[in-house]
Amino acid sequence: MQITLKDGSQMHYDGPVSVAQVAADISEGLARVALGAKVDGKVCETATVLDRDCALEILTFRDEEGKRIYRHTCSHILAQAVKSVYPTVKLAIGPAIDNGFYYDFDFKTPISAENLDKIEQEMKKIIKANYPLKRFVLPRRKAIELMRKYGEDYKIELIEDLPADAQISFYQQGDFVDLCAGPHLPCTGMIKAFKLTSLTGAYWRGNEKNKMLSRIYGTCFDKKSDLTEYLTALEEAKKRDHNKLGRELGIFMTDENIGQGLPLLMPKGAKLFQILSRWVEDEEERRGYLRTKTPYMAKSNLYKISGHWDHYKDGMFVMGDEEKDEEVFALRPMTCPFQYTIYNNGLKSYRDLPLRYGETSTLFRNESSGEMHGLIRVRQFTISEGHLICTPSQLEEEFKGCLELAQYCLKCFGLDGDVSYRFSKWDPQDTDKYINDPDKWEEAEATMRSILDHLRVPYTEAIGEAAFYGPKLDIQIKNVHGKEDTLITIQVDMFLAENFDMSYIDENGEKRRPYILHRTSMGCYERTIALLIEKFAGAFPVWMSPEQVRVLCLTDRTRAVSDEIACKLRGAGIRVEVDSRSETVGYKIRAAQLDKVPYMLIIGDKEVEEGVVSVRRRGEGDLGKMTLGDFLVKIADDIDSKRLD
RNA sequence: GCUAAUGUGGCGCAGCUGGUAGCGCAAUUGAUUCGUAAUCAAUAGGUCGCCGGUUCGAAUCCGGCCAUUAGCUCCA
Repeated sequence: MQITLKDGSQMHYDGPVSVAQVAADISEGLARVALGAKVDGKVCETATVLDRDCALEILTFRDEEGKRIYRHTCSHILAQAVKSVYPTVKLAIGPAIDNGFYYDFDFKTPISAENLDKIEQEMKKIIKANYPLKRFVLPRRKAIELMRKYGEDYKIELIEDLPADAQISFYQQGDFVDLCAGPHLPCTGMIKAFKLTSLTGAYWRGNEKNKMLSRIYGTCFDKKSDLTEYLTALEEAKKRDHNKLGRELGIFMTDENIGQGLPLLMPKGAKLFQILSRWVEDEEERRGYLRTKTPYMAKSNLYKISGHWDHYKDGMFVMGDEEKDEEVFALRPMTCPFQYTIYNNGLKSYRDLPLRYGETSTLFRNESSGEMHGLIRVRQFTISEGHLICTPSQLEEEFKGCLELAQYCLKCFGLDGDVSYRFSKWDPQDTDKYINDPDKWEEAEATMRSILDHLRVPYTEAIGEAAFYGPKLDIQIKNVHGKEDTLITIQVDMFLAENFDMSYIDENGEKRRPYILHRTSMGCYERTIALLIEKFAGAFPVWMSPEQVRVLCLTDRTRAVSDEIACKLRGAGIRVEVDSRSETVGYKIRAAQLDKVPYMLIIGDKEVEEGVVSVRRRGEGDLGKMTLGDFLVKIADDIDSKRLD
């Protein structure tokens, strides 16, 4: 029998051999860190016996799959510990996830986070006992019987969903047995360092109509130092949290009398908003967009035509009561129907297309109370919205244009390396959420897929993430806590043109339905600002800094010159403030540094005498003296290059 | 909306088992006119998230609401 290793080398055995044995034959060191293996691409455990020619890759904690095996076993240890501390608990599921694992429990009486310590102590005992994990398989009927004996109702439900002839695997460690597909570590003693991180609620099977269970999150590593490092990194990340930093830096605030999800942009935040909107509006104009400015609300009729009334009414702020025969209005949750109405004003020719409408558009969505988060998820927000109306043959080129614009924005923000692409498709099972026309969906998704493949977009696919009217390319980004949100979206809409009876006249004088793309260029201002705060820890690149230069006036004698310098800089389009408080230089430098101002100009008697400015750059320190003219060249260069600090 | 937790001046925190609120930073004022990350002093600022209950007495105990956080569900 021949075993081919990852590096291409081969090993020969006369009879069956376990993965663990092969690892030991390769090296003693590898045998110690082997967590599992990939045999012909399939993940299995170290106990797996190889009995024919195969390709073998030994998995350690350095491999993503290795980590998952390790963490999955840790979740079983958690379950065993919880079961031992709370014998009446019922087990649900407990997978490994990015950065750790969780397990869902149904406690007879819900426990509080203080009890995690107690559970950790019990887990330590289980690890110390070093129980071997033994796998066994039962036919479906016997499996159900076993779980009934243990009173594990959720496990029975899981088994009942498996095919009738399925062989169902279990893992036993000590006297604890859990339904599980595996693979697992050979014994519990291999877990070197773990920590339970939080206790939260989670619906059984992710459905809000089901019972809410208690979910315990944890993480584990094969080295204590790595766990400490991970936990420290989490603490560090919290310092960049826009929700904390954004408030500290005076970018935004909230007020309970104004309401949840309604942040107030303070002068610095409003300036940042203005800088971004002016910039992206100009960029869109260069790319052939026409601006619209449409109402923030409309009669319910409009949303009935668009389909939002049927699919999105709960998410809208509605005014007036239809039952009482009142005129009903709703704040707009998106801009599409408004721009379509503009399109429909006047007959359009194929010569008019593509039409690209852009609007810096404020939207209102009545998010559930538990959803709001800083600037990332809010009830009123403004997006760089646009709709492109084109002929079928123009669709790909227009899609490409949208993608290029989005990528240009990301590059200028320095976020291009931090995003991932998601092809969001409908869920044919969920007929409530989507316009139920499978043929059209198939057409739309096939068109989109072919465009994405042509453009070589490295996407992942997600079922049930589409808009109700069409598939999307979502550009996803993770915040400082690792939570992912959509930053930018490009959507193909195959339905609303029909609803609004939109058309154009083609070359042959025939009436045709146009294709529509919905898209954002730099996304939603609030969310983008949040991500930028986290990306730069508040130290924005010079081109987007609300305050680019602070003039530090050293004494009252240099005040007039300081003001004059500020005035000249403002004349050159630089955003500048003067600090002429009666404080020491050190104090003012510290203040400017904490405010993350990129450039400081220090003006004392010497500078006035020599007719120069002393420049200090954030992150670089003292740059010495130069003329104001030289400084202007330097900062202009910094701004033009969109240099990222 | 659901589960768990939290809510004390702009921010970060003290305030034990109920006896009527303090500290640091920031702010303001005065003095200081200073050379590359904190000058000194004084002053002001709080219906202890809001409403109700228990009590002779509530920041502290109980209930409801509001807001915040983690997660679930939903979503740009």
